[in-house]
Amino acid sequence: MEPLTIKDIAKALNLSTSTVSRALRDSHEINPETKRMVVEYATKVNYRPNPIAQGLKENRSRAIAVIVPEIANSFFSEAITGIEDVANARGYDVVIFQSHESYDREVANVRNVVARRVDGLLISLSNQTQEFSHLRELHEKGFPLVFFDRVSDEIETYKVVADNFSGAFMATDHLLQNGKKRIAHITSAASLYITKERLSGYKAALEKYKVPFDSTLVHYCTHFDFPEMEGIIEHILETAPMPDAIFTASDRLALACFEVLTRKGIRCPQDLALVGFTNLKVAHLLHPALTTVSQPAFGIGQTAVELLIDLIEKKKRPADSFLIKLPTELVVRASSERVLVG
Amino acid sequence: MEPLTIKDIAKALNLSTSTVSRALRDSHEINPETKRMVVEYATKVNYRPNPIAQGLKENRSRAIAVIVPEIANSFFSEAITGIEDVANARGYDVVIFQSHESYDREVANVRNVVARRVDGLLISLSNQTQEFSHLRELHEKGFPLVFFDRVSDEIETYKVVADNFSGAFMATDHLLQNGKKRIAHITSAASLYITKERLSGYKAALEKYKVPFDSTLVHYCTHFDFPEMEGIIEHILETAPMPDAIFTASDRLALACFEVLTRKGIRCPQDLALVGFTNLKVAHLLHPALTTVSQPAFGIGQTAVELLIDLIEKKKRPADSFLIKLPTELVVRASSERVLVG
DNA sequence: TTTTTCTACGCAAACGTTATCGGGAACGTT
DNA sequence: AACGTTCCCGATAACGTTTGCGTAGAAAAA
Repeated sequence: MEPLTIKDIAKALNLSTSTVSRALRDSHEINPETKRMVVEYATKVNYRPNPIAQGLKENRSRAIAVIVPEIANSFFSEAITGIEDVANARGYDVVIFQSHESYDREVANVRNVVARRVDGLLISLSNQTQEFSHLRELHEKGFPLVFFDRVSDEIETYKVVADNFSGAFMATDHLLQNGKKRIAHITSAASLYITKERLSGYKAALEKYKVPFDSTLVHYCTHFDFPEMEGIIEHILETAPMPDAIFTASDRLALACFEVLTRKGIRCPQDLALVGFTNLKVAHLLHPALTTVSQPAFGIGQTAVELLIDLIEKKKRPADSFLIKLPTELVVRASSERVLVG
Repeated sequence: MEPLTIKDIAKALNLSTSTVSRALRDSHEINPETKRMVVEYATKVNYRPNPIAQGLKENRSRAIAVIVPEIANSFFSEAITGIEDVANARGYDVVIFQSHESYDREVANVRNVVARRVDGLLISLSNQTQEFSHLRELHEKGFPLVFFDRVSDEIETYKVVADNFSGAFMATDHLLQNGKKRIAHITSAASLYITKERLSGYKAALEKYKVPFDSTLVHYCTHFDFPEMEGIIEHILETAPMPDAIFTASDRLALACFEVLTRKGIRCPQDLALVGFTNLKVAHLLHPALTTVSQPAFGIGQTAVELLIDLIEKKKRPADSFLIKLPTELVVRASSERVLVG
C-alpha cells in the first residue's frame, strides 16, 4: 500500500489533478458540488498531501530547527517541550540538534540546518561561542532566527530570556538579608548575555546593602565538570576572609558545588550557603534542598517559537523591542536558610 | 542570495544538469577532468544539494522520527542523545515527538509521522498504551519500526531494552541480602513488557531466598504523580506486617516515594529501604543517595537507531532474535544501606 | 442574433534532483 | 570499408504538488 497521491484521486473521480488540488485547498473557482465530492473521497481514503512535494513547490519544509547545548539539561528539555507544543499546533515539525557546548559542533549544526532547508532556527548558544559570524551570515540573508536563554547581543533579532537581572538580584538580596557578608558568584562563560545580566543583578544587590564588589569573588566556568569546579571551590576556600555564601548562575553549577562540598566535608548551609539558578525539577529533593531562582523554561520555549513562526510567516509584530523578558521567581529552600547557632 | 542549484552550476560551466549531477555523484561515465572542474566549482560556491528535491525524487526524507513519553525524563533525553549521535553520523535528521504518556497523543503522533514521510520510527510506548493497531498497521506495510525501552511483545520487530530481569533481580537480591523480609514493588503499567520483566526478576530473587510472593505488595502506577503515589504509600504503610523495603521500577517513582515519605516523616533507609531503577544523573545527590539499577540509556538509543537505519537501508542483519538486551548494573548507595541499630 | 462576462475545469509548466535513453565522436576489430 | 565498442555527455521524463493560462459552455448583456 503505497501512499496515494492527488493523481490517484483525480483518476478515481475522473478529474484533473489541478481540480483536485484546488478543491482540497478550497478554491473559489471550483463547483461546491465537486469540492464536496473530492473532499469526501479524500477523507475516505485518508489522503495526506506529501509534505516533501509541497516543500519543493513552496520552497519550504514546514520544519524548524532547535539548537541547544544539551537536551539532557532539564531546562532545555522543558523549553523544547514548550517549543514542540506550539510548533506542532501551528503545523511545524521540530528538528533538534545539540552543540554539546562546543563551538565547532554549533557551527556544524548551523551548516546542517541551512543545508536541510528548515524554515527557521531557534538557538541557545553554546558556552564556548564567542564569535557569531555563522549566525550573522544567516540573519543577514533574512533567514528567520530567534535566540532564547543563551542569547547574543551582537545580532539584531528576537531574543527570549528569563529576567536574569531581577532573578540574580533576588537571590543575592536574599543571602544578604540572611546576614551573609561575602558572597562568591560562580557563573558561566563571560561572553554570554545571561552571564552579564546575572552579574549585574548580583552587583546591584550588593550595592543596595553597601557591600563593595570584589571581582576576585567571581569565577567563570566553561566546562561545568567536576575538576573545574573543584579548582574553583578550593580557590574560594583559600581566599581570606572566606566567603559565607555562593550564588551560582545555574543549578548545574550548584550540583557540582554540592558534590565538591560534600567530598570536602563542608556543611551547607552552616559553613557555606548556596543559591542556584533555574529550579531543576529535582532541586527540592537534594540535600539540602536547593534554594534557587525559577525560570519559566516552558514559557520561554513557547514565546520564542511563536516569534519565530511569526517571522517565518511574515506576520507583523510590534517591533518595539527585540528583547523579551519573562519573570523569574525566588524559591527559598534549606540550602540558604539561616542556621541557629548553639 | 537564494541557495544555488545544480542548474546554476551547469549554466556557469556550460554543461547540462545531468552532467553536473553525475559529476557530483562521482559517476564513472564522466570525464575525470570534467568531474574535477565541477567538484571544484561546487565547493567554491558552497553548493549543497536540496534534500527536499532529493527526497521527492528518491521517495524518502533522510529523517527518522522518535516518539517518547517525555523528553524531560533524563533517561529519554540521554537515549535521544545516543540516537542523534548515530543518526547524524549516518546522514539522518531526528524529529522528536512526545506522547506525554497519553495514548491519544501517541496515535496522533504516529499519524503525523507517516504524513511527514519520515523514513523510519523509533518508539518508546506511552504508559497508557494497551492497544497497538496504530503501530501494527505501519509494521505490516513494511514501514521501518524499532522499539526501545517501553516495547511491545505484540509486534515482531527489533526491540532494544535494558536487561530488566537481571536488574530487578539484582535489586531485590540486594535488599534480601541486607536482611529485608517484606519488599513492596511499585511499578509502571502492567501492560508494558518492561513491567513484566522487572516483576519476573523481583519474583525470581524472592524465590532464591524462599520468600513467598505476595501479590498485594505489587502496585501499578499509571500517572506517576503525587496523589497517586500518596495513595499507594498509605496503602503500603497500612498492610500488616508492614514492608521494610520498596523496590520501584523507575527512579521517577522513587522520587515520588521520597517526597511522600519525607512528608510523612518516615525515615529512609531506617524505616523503609528504597531501591530505584534507571540511575538518573541526580540519583547520587538525593537525600539519602538513591540505590538504583543503572540502565545504559545512551547505548540503548545508539543500538536502536543503528538497527532502524539498517532496516531502512535494507542491510542484512542476523535475524536470530528481535530482542536486544543491554546489561544493567546495581549501584548501591545510602537509601538501601544496612543501618546499625543501637 | 451577436457579443461579452462568468463559471468551472483541464493543460502544462515549474520547484531541484536523478535516472533512462540515446547519440556523437573516437577507437579498435573484421 | 563497414561494423561494434567505449567514452562522454545532453535531452527528457519523472517524483507530487501548485498555479498561470487557456477555454468550453452557459448565462447575461448588447
